[in-house]
Formats: sequence, structure tokens, C-alpha cells
Amino acid sequence: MLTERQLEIVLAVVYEYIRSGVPIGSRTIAKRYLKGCSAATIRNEMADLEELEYLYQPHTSAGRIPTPKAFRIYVDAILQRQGSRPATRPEWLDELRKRRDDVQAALRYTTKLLGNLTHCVSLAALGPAQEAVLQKVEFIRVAERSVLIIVVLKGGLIHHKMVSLPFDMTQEALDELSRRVNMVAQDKSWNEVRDVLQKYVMEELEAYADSCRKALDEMNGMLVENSYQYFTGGRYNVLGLPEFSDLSRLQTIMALLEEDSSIAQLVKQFSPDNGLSVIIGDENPVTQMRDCSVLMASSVEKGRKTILGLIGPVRMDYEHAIFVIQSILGGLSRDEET
Amino acid sequence: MLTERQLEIVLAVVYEYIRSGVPIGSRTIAKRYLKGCSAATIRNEMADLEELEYLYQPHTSAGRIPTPKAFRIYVDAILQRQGSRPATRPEWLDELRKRRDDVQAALRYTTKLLGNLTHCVSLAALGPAQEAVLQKVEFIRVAERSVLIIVVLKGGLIHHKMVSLPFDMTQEALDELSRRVNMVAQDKSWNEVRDVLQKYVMEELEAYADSCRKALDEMNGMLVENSYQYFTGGRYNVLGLPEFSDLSRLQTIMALLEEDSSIAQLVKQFSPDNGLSVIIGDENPVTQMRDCSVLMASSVEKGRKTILGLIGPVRMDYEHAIFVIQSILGGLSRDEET
DNA sequence: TGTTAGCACTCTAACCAAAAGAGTGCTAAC
DNA sequence: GTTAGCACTCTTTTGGTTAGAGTGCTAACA
Repeated sequence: MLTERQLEIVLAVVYEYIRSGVPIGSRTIAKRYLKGCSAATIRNEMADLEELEYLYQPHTSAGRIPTPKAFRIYVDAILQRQGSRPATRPEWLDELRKRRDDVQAALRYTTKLLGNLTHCVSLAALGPAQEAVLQKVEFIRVAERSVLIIVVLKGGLIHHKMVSLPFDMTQEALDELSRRVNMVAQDKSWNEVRDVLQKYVMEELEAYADSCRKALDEMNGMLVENSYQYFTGGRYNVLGLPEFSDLSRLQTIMALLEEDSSIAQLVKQFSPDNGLSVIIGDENPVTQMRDCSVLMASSVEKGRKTILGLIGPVRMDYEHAIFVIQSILGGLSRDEET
Repeated sequence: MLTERQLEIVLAVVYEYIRSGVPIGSRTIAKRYLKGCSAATIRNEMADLEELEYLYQPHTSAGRIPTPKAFRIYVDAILQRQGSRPATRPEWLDELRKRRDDVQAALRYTTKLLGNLTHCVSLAALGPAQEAVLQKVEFIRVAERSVLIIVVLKGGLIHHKMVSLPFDMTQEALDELSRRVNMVAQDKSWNEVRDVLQKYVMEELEAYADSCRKALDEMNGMLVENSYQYFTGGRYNVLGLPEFSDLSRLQTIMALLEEDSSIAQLVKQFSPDNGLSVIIGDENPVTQMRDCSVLMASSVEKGRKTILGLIGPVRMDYEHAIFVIQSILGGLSRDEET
């Protein structure tokens, strides 16, 4: 265990390092944080902390840099005293609220906002919709055996997908299918109606059984399995940072961020069901991201998960980032009306 | 005017510079391209070409680098002998064709493909839809005075937008509106029906006149004014390039590319109505992009413009890029069935 | 008159050594 | 347990030197 003073030193080094980005010397700490002690004392402690793997030196005769382990206790300390939020509501929240009605547009705007405020790459994801209430379903024949499925969810969210069916269906047959599906499904969640629908459609539309089954399968895919929607923004924010001066490494991260599948991996692994999680440096199983930290916050509303993420340097301003990400998540929510 | 030999030298310097990225010396040219002449002769010519602003030296005693003016005649020369295309159809085209049915998804895939094949940042845009044939229009009430407008175009393309109306409308009234609009508009283009619709709706739905007018206005906005859809991809491709080692400059370009509005500006300014345009370096009025070259190709099909773009270093492999962008544009088109 | 060989000249990039600066680790005293 | 002092280490900066590439110019040549 760390002594009180050791903890103080670790926190001070992290704090200072986040601001300056250069190794922190004993003098700095003694002068600014532990005024009771001299630099030499700090040096002794630092040597111990190095053995305990909270700090390390890039080389002898340099100051100390915090390890991920140190960042971890720093972040944990921040999360502890979460209560003391600044009461002032930032003005950018109002702008966000205005756009809340169109969920997709709001999330796009959110990634921009989040990125700019934190100087990190930001991402937003909208979880599966199986719990969301269906408002309207429509099947539209686009070409032979090609059908466009449109699902409108309560709240104005829209999902659509082009699918190809095993057999062609006329628009009339599709309209009939739409009518039936809507009859059963309207104002219910997909989870509630999925099985009923499967049976009901099978019975009544036997002639098109195969195609209908396929269509419902695809709907299921749209709403359940594959149905995360991703948005990213602010990629340019990390370009200037010294920790990403190694371009080839930056390139692999950027490439990752253009692949929905890798974002999906990140999101699935880390987004807590409700709340915040912080993944620091090598805590991340995605090896290409070992030099980054990731913040993920999520909330569930009307059966639908909203996830916000931040990807930045290990040396990010966690305190500010946590504040921003939580404010925005709150701002997106309809529950909270102030 | 340039002499035959001067032209040869310019083209050779450009060609060599595109491949190597370093200043080209007189010896290289003499040895590989103009075997009849000695290096000294080439040097004399080069001095003249420098005065004519086709070449410049980063410093005395360095080789020559082509100016944008030189790139321009190089590109023009390529465009001249367009006819001699390699007959082999690249295998990536087949993959693209398979995805052609869902236009949006196809364009997303296109940006990825285009970026990877050319090592440039790629963009795709889908032009306004006022000429496209309407298949179905739907108005869905999402909240009080909040309505989701969905427009499905022939071919499976979908546009949707959340709008707020001056007065609330019941879903029944909206259904009535949908019914009327569909009756008039189905299988016609927006351009054909816009004015009729405006009148017709006004007459019959007087009670909701204001809201209906607003809804139709918004539809107009969706389909005409603001209706470009943009996709970008392959941003990471330019990260490694030496010409973008100045990160702050790269950062401004990347920031531009995350703004739909600045992409819009680029697209509107440069996309030719049908065909290809190449903007080299300082030919670009967007000052932040003076270090880049931009390729834009577009085609119009069923009244709808598809635009593909490439943004890369001035020293890009134009020949390859032109081939790729044209192949892909052809591959996206439905007309061309081979 | 256009072309070429030869050579002095220029500029960059790479290398090296020396000096400055920052910060440590250790020792001895408090 | 804490601190002052000091020698030591390592990086960064600076300046100077060299090797190499490529030019421009001149004089000779076809």
C-alpha cells in the first residue's frame, strides 16, 4: 500500500504531467505540491515509487513519468469525488438540446462537440433496438427480388436496409406484409412481437413463406444483432499531439477508426450498462491502442443504449473529459428536463 | 511555347518525381529518358524551363522539382491519350457491382475502395434528387409538432428528415397528406410535381395549410437545395506521405474534410457535369488545400449526379488515380452492363 | 549554332565533439 | 526521517567539418 505522502506525490506527478507532457522532476513537486518537504525527500520517495511501478524514468537524470498504474489511481481518485460537479451548465449543452429530436443528427453533432471540447477523437453509438417501440414498418420493392425494408421507431429513429429475397414479391404482396406486420407490431417492441410475427406471417402468407421469412430475418438482424449505429468525429484533434508523432502508429489507429467492426469491438467490450468506464493505455486488449486511453459512457433510455466514447492520449485531461462526456450524455437524455 | 524536347524533359521530370518524391537531376533524365543528349544539354534546357516556371530548385545545387504548371501539362497529356485504357477489368470492380443495389452502402464502400487503391483521401457525393423518380412519401408524427418525413426514390434511395411544424397535426391528417402526395407524386420526379402539389394540397387540406406548406417546403429542401449526401474514406492514407509531414497543415485539411459544408464547396466548385476534372495544387481556390491535388469525376444517371473525388498530394499518381476513379464510376453505373 | 566534357562552386545532410542544462543518486550532517 | 551538497549521467543544442549530389559556366567540338 502507498503511504499518504506517496499517494500525494503520484497524484501530483500525474496532474503535472497531464498539463506539461514532459517528465516531472523532484524540484517541481517539492515546490508546488508538497511544500513541507525538500526535493531530496521527494527524490527518495520517487525512487521507491519507481520500484512500485507507479513512475518511471525515460533515462537516468530525467524526471519521472507516471505509468498507467499511476493514471489508474489518479482516475479512480477523480471518480471518487464525482459529487462535487461544477454547478454551472455549459452553454454548449443548450445547443445540443435543441437538436435532440433527430437522434441520428444529434449524435453526429455530439461527436463534433465532444471531439472539439476534449481534443480527442470521439465516437457515439446507438445500441440495438430490440427493446425500442416500433412505430411503422414498410417493405418497398426496388427491383426484382430486391426489397427495401424501412423501420421507424418511436422517437423518429429510422432503420433501413436493402435485402434480396429468394423469390420475387409484388408490391401488393409486400403491402399486405407491411399491413400485417404493422397490425401486430405497432406500439410494441421487436422483442415482444418477433416470435408471434414469425408464426402469424407464416400462416397467412404461405405463398411467399420463404421470402417473408427472409424479410423478417433481416429485420431481426437490423434491430438486434447488427444494429449498432456508429458515428465518429474529431479525428483531426489528435494529429497535433506529441504522443502521436509516430505517424505509422497513428495511421493504424486512424484505420481502425474507419472500420465499423473495430469500433464495434471497442464498444462491446467496454461500454458499461449505465455509467462510465475508463480504459487506460495497456489496459486495452486492442494492442494497437495501447498508447491511447479510452473513455466510454453509456445510458439506457426507452430500452435503447446510447454510448459515447473518447479516444485520446494516455495523458488526456481525464477530469475535464469525464465532465464533458457525462454532461453531454445527460443533455441527450429526454428524462432530464431542467 | 515549348519545344518538343523541353516537353519531353518536363514530362520526364514529372514522371520521375511522382515516383521518387525527390528533386530530379539532369543526369537521371539524360540516362533514362533522353539518351541522345548529355546531362549538360539537359542542364541547359532545365535552366530555360526554370525561367518558364515549369521547374524549380529548392536550392542551388539540388535537382529540379516540377511546378504545378508542369503537372498540369503532364495531366493534360494523360487525358489526351485516354483511349488506350488497359482492357483488363480489375477484380475489385466485381465486388463493387455486387453492392450496387443499395446506393448509400455502395458509396460508403466506394470511398473505402477508392482510398485504398490510390492512397488518397476519397469522397463520394450524391447529387440533388429533384430529377429522380419518387416512389413513396411518408409523414410520421414523432412528437407534438415534430414530424419525420421519409422519401423513398426509385432505386431504393431513401431520404429522411425530422422537421417541426408551426401547428400540430394528427397522424390521421398526416396520413391523408401522405396519401394525397403519393397519389400525385408517385412515379414522377419532384421537379414535375412540386408546383402542382403545392396548389393541390393547399386547396384540399386548408385546415392544416401552414403546416402542410412547411412540410412541402422541407421536402423541397431535402430533395433540391441541401440534398447532397457526402461520404468520405481513407483519411489515414495520407498520413504517411512526406508532403504532409507538416502536421498542423494536415490538421486543417482533415478538419475541413469533417465539415460537410466545406466538402460541399469543393464539390460544387469542381465537379464537371459529366466527366473528369483535375485541380492541381494552387489551382484550388480553397487556400488550405494549395498543397493538394483534387480529382473529381461525376456522372449523371436517372437525373441524379454521382460524384467521386480524390484528395491527395500534388505528387499523386494521376494516371493510376484517373484510371481507378473512372473505373469505379463506371462500375457504379447501371447503364453499363458487361 | 547547338552540343558536350570538364571543373569549380554551392548547398544539404550526416556526423562528431563539445558544452549547457536538467535532474538524479548518494553521502554526510542535522 | 529529513535535508544540503555535490559529483555524475544523460539529453539536447550548437558549431564545425566532411562527403555527396548537382549545378553553372567555360572552352572545345561537330
